[in-house]
Amino acid sequence: MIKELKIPSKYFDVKKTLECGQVFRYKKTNENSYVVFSLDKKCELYQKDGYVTLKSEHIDYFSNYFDLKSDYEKITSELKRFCEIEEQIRFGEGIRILKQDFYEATISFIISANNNIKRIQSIIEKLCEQKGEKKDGYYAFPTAEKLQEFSIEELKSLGLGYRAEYIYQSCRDFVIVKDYISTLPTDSARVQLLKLKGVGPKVADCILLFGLGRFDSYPVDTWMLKAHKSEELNTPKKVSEYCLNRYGKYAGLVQQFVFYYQRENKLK
DNA sequence: AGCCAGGCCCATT
DNA sequence: AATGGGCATGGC
Repeated sequence: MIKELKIPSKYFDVKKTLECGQVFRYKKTNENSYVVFSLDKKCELYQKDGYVTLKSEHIDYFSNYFDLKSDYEKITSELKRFCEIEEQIRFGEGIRILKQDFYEATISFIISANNNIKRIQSIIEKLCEQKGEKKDGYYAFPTAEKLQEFSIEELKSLGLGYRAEYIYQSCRDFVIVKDYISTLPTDSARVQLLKLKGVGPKVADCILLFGLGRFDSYPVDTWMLKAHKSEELNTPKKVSEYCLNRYGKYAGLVQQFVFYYQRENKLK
């Protein structure tokens, strides 16, 4: 049964939330409409006149996915004291950090490394079409078991390039450590994620933030480095550590505001 | 056409 | 711990 939820859009801007680079499985169906897929589930979103309508057969799942219980008005107001990111916060207001599936996020962000968003989306779509369960009008994300059926050559033929071997290995290793990692504090979880092939510092931070909801992580890619770069902050590691310390428990959200502002305005 | 993309692996120091 | 070369593919 399809259920419906109506949410004020001031702190849930659908376009920003989906197009800010944190998620790859969505489609724009109309000017104000999107479809979002997560694992084997889907939902529809429609934003108009100050409200978002969320429709799905799995309304509880997507209510959690969009983190609707978190108070972004309160969080945003607390962040206002950092005046150096005032512009970024205003520009990105309405972005929510998605609570994506841990496994799907891990695979997706391994694919994302040194890649562009269009290609990332198309590769993930091919994975779904070839090994995902057929649903009504779409394909599910392949289960870990199904993903393991791909040979390295088959993965390469999807356009994965040198990442094919990372996916091949990590979709095997991940299932073993998944439950263990998810219970660990962020720092320890990060150490474990870094052991996976194709997972470096930046990808690990994306997995922690978008796949485990850990706001105490601060992914730094080429855009983020440009945004923060200075005499002292001249490496991703230094930027990340500085911002984690400064923005504390909401660092991950700050990171998304900064990233969105930087990329949307193409600030080189 | 050539640079770049939500970087990582691996050897070397 | 830190640095640097090499790297598949395709979007723009």
